Amino acid sequence: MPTSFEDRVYAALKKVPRGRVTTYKILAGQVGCCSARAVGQALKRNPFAPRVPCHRVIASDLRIGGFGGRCSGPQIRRKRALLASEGVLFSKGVLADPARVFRFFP
DNA sequence: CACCGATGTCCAA
DNA sequence: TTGGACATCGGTG
Repeated sequence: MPTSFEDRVYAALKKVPRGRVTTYKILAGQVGCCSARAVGQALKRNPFAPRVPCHRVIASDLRIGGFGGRCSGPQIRRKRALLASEGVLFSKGVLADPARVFRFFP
């Protein structure tokens, strides 16, 4: 069962519209903490997967980051495909269009 | 370019 | 209650 921290992470993640992506740092700031690592753990646990679009979360460097518990592998390929299906294209593991990053504070 | 510490949370013993 | 782990970030050499 999700903790209050995870609940905030998922709530903020659900606010991300389709076709947009967010970063661990931004998500962490939304949930009220400065540790992106904590968010990563919450997403890894992701009890609501795939109901929660955890694939819309990337690293602050606009890199795909990790997925499925690793930085590369079949899961990462799936992540990139899902994002591409939503209009978010990646190039060499880096977000091709940084403008696709959704910020909670416009 | 590469390495290390910092940061917040979760899990297991 | 204590220690280790994590899908990271940022600064420094």
